Parts: sequence; C-alpha cells; structure tokens
Amino acid sequence: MPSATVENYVKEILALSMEKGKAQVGMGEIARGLGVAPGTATSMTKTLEREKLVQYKSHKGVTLTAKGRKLGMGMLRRHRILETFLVETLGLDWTEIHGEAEELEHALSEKVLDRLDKFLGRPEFDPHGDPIPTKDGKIAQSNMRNLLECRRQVASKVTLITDQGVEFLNFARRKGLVPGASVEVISRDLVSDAVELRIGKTKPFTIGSKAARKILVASS
Amino acid sequence: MPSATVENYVKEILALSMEKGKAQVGMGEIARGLGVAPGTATSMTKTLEREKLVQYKSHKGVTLTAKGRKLGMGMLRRHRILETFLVETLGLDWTEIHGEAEELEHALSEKVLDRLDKFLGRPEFDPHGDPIPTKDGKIAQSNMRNLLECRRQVASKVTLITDQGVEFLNFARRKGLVPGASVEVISRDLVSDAVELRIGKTKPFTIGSKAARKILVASS
DNA sequence: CCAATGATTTTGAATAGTCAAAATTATTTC
DNA sequence: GAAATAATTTTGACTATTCAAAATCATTGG
Ligand SMILES: [Mn+2]
Ligand SMILES: [Mn+2]
Ligand SMILES: [Mn+2]
Ligand SMILES: [Mn+2]
Repeated sequence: MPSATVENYVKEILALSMEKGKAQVGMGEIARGLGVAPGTATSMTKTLEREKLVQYKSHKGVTLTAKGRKLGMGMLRRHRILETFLVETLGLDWTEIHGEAEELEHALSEKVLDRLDKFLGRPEFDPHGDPIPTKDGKIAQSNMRNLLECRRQVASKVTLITDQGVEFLNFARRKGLVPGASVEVISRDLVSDAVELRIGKTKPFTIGSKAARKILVASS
Repeated sequence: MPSATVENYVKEILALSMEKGKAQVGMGEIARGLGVAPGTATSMTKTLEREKLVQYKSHKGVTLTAKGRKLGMGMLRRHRILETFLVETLGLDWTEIHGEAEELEHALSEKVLDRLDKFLGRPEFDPHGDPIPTKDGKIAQSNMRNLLECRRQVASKVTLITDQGVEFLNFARRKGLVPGASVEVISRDLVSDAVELRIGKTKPFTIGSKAARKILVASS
C-alpha cells in the first residue's frame, strides 16, 4: 500500500497537471504545493518512479503513469467525498473541511469510502464545486469560465470556487458567491481592474480581477 | 501532536492495564498486543517516557501518567465512536469494523469526533458492548459477569463480547449472543466443561467454558 | 554566443520506527 | 542457593522522509 506521503505527492502532481492542462510537472511546483524543500521533491520523485507511479525526466519534470493517475484520481475522490460528508452530514463549515479531509483521506478503506458515497447519495460535486471522480477514475469534464471570461449581461450559475483558503471562502460566502448561485457580470473595466456583479436580484457590487478569476461559472 | 504509533502504544497500555486490573504493564505484553518485537516495545517506551506519557521501571514495566491515561481514554473514545458510526450509519458488519477504526482513529480531529458523537446521539456503548469514555475521560464502571460466574436459572442481558476477533464474533452472532439479548444459564458442568444456555425462549444449546468466559452479562 | 538568473539536483545529516540476535537480568524449580 | 528458564534490554542495522546548503544545469536577454 502507498504511504500517506506517496498519496499526497501523487494527488498534488495530478492536481497541478490538471490545472496547468499539461501532463509534465516540475519539482519546484510540487515542492511549493506541498510545502517541502525542492530537494525533498526530487528525492521523493525517485520513490514514486520506483513504484512506477510517475515517469521522470531529469531537469524537466514528472508525468503520472496510468497507475499514478489512477491512484491520484482515487485520492481526489476520497478527498471530495469526505469533504461532502463533513459538510452535508456533520455540518462543518466549508472553510474548515479541507484540512480534515487531508488527513482522513489516507485512513479510509475502499469499502468505507463506498458506503460513505452511497450514504451521501453518490454526490457529483464537493462543497466547493469540484467534481468527484467516479470509482473508475473518470472526472466529468465540465465547461467552466471564470468571471473575467464569461459573457456579460447574462445570468450564469456559480459552479466552482478555485481558491479554497479560509480567507477567500469566507469572502465568497459573504458575497453570495457559492456554487449554485445565479450571478451576472454587469460590467468589466480593465483600467480600474474592476468587475461589477449581481447575485440574483440583489444589489450589485464590485470585486477585483484577481478575485473574479477565482470564481468559475457554467458556460453552456 | 502524538504520532499514530504513540497513540497506539498508549491505547494498548491502557487497555492491558484495565483488563489486568493492574496499572503496571510489561514489555512482553505490549509487544504481543501490538505485534512488534520485544525490543521495539522497550525502545518505544523511552519515547513515551520522554513525552511524559508513562512512568517506566526497568525490568518491571510501564505505568501511564495522568497525561497518558487521558490520551489513552481519548483514543478509546475515538475508536468506539468510530466503530459505532461504521455499524449504525454505514451498515458495516461488526466483524470488520475494528481494523477500520484502528486507522481512522488517528486521523480524526477533536471537532469532527464531537460532531460524529452528536450525530450518533452520544452513544454510551460501541457495537461490541464496550463503554464509550466521556469527553473528560471517564468510563462508566459497570457490573458485569461472564457466563461462568453469573447466576443460573435467571435471565440476564448480554452486555459485552470481549473476544472481538472475526471468528468469535461470527460465532456469537450465530448463537444470538449479542449485546442486548436475554440469556439464561441453565446449567454448568465442570467435568464436561459445558455451559448450557437459552436465548430468550429459544431452544437451549451448549458452549464450552472458554467461550462462556468471553460473553459478559449485566449483574444487577 | 554567453553571462546572469533561476530551477534543479546532490550531498550529508537528522528523526522516527522497526527488526534480529546477542547480552543481561529476573524468576522459578529443584 | 544454584541452575534452568523466561523476560527484558542492548546493539547494530535498515527504511522512509525530511532539511539546508552546495553544486550543477537550463534558459534567456543582450
Ligand atoms: Mn492528505
Ligand atoms: Mn474541495
Ligand atoms: Mn490505531
Ligand atoms: Mn469495540
């Protein structure tokens, strides 16, 4: 069985390669993502290679093998099902579930995971809007745009908050920018770096472009 | 924070000292209980002492400190609440929950534990009948006798199955010897090593003394 | 093409936990 | 009170994971 450390590395590599849209991931990115020294990532990479979870090109980066991708998808599945459980069943706040799931994901057997999934009614998205991979490692590829790219003057549904830090999640909730909410981009101004929004029929408000990029909406 | 290993040792020491009714526990018992080499227990004991979780007398054994007892009780609480959740909520079988809880107990924050406890309705006993310690580490001291010691010709309630291996639990369930069941010892015979029982009003059957000792009933 | 800059890798060291086998200490039996 | 037996401790070794700092490699802007 892979150790918790191995599982974390593989999950991180998968997450990074997905958000970059590129399979190969560098040592520095991994190290930053996991909060370890660069040399640690290089050294751990050797272990992952020995386990045939990645393919490694020195000074270029790592790419997950089929086995690695499968493990990584499994970890995303665990993590997201757990987060859903923590919010839906136990009523934790969506700002505090990530850390909890980060630990629990390594202690859950396949069997318990499955029962949990069934108990929750086979959810498709976690509380942040991230899609939950199926048991065979497939992830629904959805069409999403962030608030800088989506159409203006048209209501869209918020689908995902990509920055899942406590700060940003609290901000997002305060503004009503939660998965499922209806949002309309009224205007965008590049010079003032401002994006004017309205949630449902409430009073419009303005956020910066950096924040706007972190909120994704469905783009039909 | 104590490592999972430290938590397992402390829990084992507490469990052993409780079942012996004696605070001091030897290296050999710990090693046997955790399935490690004797030298490993000795070495780990030094770590526990450094953390002020035990007091150690060379060649005599270890005794939990107040801090150690608190941690140990906390672990029993975690373990038993988790077992209860796995059976009550997820519907796992009582033969397969021990191993699952053994892993999960180290990954659960105090907060999630509390929510789980609340969600389950603050259960007092786990699926095997073991009492769940309260948050402040107190355990209800109940009066229990095994089927060799209890009164004959009188119905009692099964309260605890002490052998929690898969084999024995399956046997116990097949016979109806589960917590809550009403059982009457009809007769005991030392020579034939036999204990004749009846569950409720069903047909009597006979088990051996070794098995009889593993089933505890309430003794008013 | 090449020096500066940034990224990556290597080196040497540390910690936690574990084992097997040898050495030592306790206990029991005659 | 020994000798035999059992329990415990020590020794030396190994694996996994991590770090800091030094060495090396790669890219890029002139
Ligand atoms: Mn994790
Ligand atoms: Mn999430
Ligand atoms: Mn455990
Ligand atoms: Mn139990």
